[in-house]
Amino acid sequence: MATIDVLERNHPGKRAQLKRDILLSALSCFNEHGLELTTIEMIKVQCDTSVGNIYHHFGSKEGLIAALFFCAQQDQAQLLEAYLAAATQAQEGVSALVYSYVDWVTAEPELARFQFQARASVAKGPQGEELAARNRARNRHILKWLSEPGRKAGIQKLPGELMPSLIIGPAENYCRAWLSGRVQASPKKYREELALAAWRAVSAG
Amino acid sequence: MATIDVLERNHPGKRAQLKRDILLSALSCFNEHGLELTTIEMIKVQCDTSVGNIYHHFGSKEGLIAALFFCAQQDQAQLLEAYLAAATQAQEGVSALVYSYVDWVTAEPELARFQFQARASVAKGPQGEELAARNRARNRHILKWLSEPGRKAGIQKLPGELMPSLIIGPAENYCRAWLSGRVQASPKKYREELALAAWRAVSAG
Amino acid sequence: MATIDVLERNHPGKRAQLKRDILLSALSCFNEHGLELTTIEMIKVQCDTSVGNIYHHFGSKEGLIAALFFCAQQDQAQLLEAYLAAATQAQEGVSALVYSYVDWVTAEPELARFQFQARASVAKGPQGEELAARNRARNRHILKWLSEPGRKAGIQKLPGELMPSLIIGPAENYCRAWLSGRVQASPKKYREELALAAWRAVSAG
Amino acid sequence: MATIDVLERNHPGKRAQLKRDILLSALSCFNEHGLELTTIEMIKVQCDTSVGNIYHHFGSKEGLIAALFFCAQQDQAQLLEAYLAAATQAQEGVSALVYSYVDWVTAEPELARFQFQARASVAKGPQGEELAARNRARNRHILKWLSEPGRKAGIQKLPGELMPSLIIGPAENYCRAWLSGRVQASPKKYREELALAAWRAVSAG
DNA sequence: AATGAATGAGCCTTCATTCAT
DNA sequence: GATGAATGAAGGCTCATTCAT
Repeated sequence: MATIDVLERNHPGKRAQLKRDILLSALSCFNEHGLELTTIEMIKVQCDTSVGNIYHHFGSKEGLIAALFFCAQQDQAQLLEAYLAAATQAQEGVSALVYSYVDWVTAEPELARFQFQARASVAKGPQGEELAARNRARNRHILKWLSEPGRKAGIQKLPGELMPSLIIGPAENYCRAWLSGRVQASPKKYREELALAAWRAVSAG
Repeated sequence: MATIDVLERNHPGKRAQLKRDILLSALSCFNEHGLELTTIEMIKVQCDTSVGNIYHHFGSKEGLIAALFFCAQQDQAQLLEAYLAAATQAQEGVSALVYSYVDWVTAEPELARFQFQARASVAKGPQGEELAARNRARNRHILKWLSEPGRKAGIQKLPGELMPSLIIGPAENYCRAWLSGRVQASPKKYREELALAAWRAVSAG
Repeated sequence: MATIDVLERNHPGKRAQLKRDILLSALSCFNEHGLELTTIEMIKVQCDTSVGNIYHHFGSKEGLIAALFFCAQQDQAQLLEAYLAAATQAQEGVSALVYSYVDWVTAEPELARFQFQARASVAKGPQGEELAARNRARNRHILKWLSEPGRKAGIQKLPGELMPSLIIGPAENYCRAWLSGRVQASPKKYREELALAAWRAVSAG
Repeated sequence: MATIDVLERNHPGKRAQLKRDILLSALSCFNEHGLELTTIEMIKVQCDTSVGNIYHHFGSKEGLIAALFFCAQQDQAQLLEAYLAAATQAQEGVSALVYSYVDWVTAEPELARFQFQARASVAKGPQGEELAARNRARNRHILKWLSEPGRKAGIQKLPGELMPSLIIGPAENYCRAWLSGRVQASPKKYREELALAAWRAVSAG
């Protein structure tokens, strides 16, 4: 899994391997049983370590959730950067946002599912401010990209706080429905429709 | 609060009044502390009744959550019906969907906040199938309205499972952001932008 | 046991009976194993109730310790009052202090043993300030009694903070030694010697 | 700190230096948080060594407590010997006991505080018998000194087990109060009053 | 000798639920 | 119907101790 490998790249070796194992086990447990119903015991059994060791590495259940959450955020952000780097015109940028979102969710459905359920928990916890700061920074970054000369003209003058909802709203809504089984078809099937809808919502035309 | 008064209309009298009190207390507790961290004890204290009494009326904590959730669903559905009844053309229907959504969330922010956090819980619980059925029925109802002769033509041929996301996605995304404090301006301020974006996303034009 | 019956006198009935049972079990466990090594489980087994019930009545292990501690304080204070009420002259007052101390420790050795080991814990806990206030009040009360006209003359001019140590020090030291098995003879055997030593230490003669 | 330097005198060099560091860190942690709440981890952080190293030198937490305790005992005993060596008459001996006690507590308040809280722990542990034996030997030694010809006559015929309480009781009681903040003035301020009280308590006059 | 990751038994506490009154 | 004391299973977390390196 590309996402959690990030960890390994930064801190290779046995220790990172263990942390990776714990994170993967936690991910599967959290998605299977939910955040609250998952016990440290379950995670311990799944990755064959000790309770104490999990606490040694993550401090608390909350800390484990936060670590996994930021791991997902980072991975998702990397994909966006890659897509955005290949885009030039405004519409390509909007597509990059939608495509990277859809592609990441379909590539990492487990992480995506986890992200949806963990956001509220992390936001309320001690890392809440860090999360909020990262969100603001990401939004600023995107809005700046879209308002570069040569792109700005193609886009409606819309409030900055509204823009992300117009672009990513439909994709997110569909992805949520897909991850919870309310719809069948993969979001990937509707990549273009979702990107087009986003473009129509914000384009100056 | 118009929403929970629904209950009272159906079962007037002291008993309904008590149920209403319990539901209101539960709502405020669930939103303040989250579903899992809210204890029956907290709710009891807030509405000044007894633990046993809450169980007498709702059977279990899960039952209380479900009752509150369906209460919100019903209220939201009523507003949609009212708006849809006043619409004729396709674009008016799309606006009715967006407006009723935005207006309900801003009129009942507490219920809306609760609905977001409780959906997963109810979906996994014993009422999960009922919830799924209601969702399917609602979507069918909306799609049918939009595909009546004289409306169908104005709308792109799009998969039924994708349509709701295109229409409500941006509004929902913005409302979530508003309820969790990530944006400042009330969704009501952007009603028209959100409705227009929805219309552009699905209109045949 | 006279001490804990105080509770029963104030709140008669089943509930008080239960609290009494829990306190008695706790006392025996704390003395047998020490404060930290005693588990709520042990206490539960000994008084045949449930873990939850102990928490229902005392809130926490710390709360149980504090309740027991103040129970002992109160009982000890009552005996002192009774003895002091029967004294007239200064020397009789000093004897009342020493005798009531010795008699209480020998009548309630378990409570006394507990008191010695729990004082530090209570002093550091949330009830610490209350304990300090009670101690100050008690000392003030005793010093006032001893400085009434007709008594003051028989006693050396000594700092108020030193007086209690001179009077009760030897008795306390011997009682500690007795409770921990370092000496064999009951403090009661040396009542008079201890009272006389106290009197010599403070008397003007 | 004179006390712990004893160790260094016996085993000079790096190793002793490390043991000394660990003991000092342990002392400060035990006094700040209490015996049970102090973790090996805390001590490790304070003296900047490793968990394993502490175990290498002291075997167990209990062993560390005992080592520190006996360290304090030994230091206190040395001061007593020095004071006693300078005394000739009975009253001088009693004063030596009180002065050496008061002077040691005020010179090493941290060690004294620790001694009070650790005594019960050591007495119950594997070194309990050794502690009891040392206590008995010390008492025998003191009583023997006081009953040498030329001294015996000045002192009341009192039970051997009562004597130490009469002499040291007031001083100990005041020192405890001082160490726990219940009184303000240093015990040193009342050295003479305490010594005089002790002498009056036991003198034949 | 020194290190610190790993272990796992065990504890305090919580809280949904029951039921006698 | 209403009450709230009582239950007890279960979970998060701690921490003394070990041991491979």
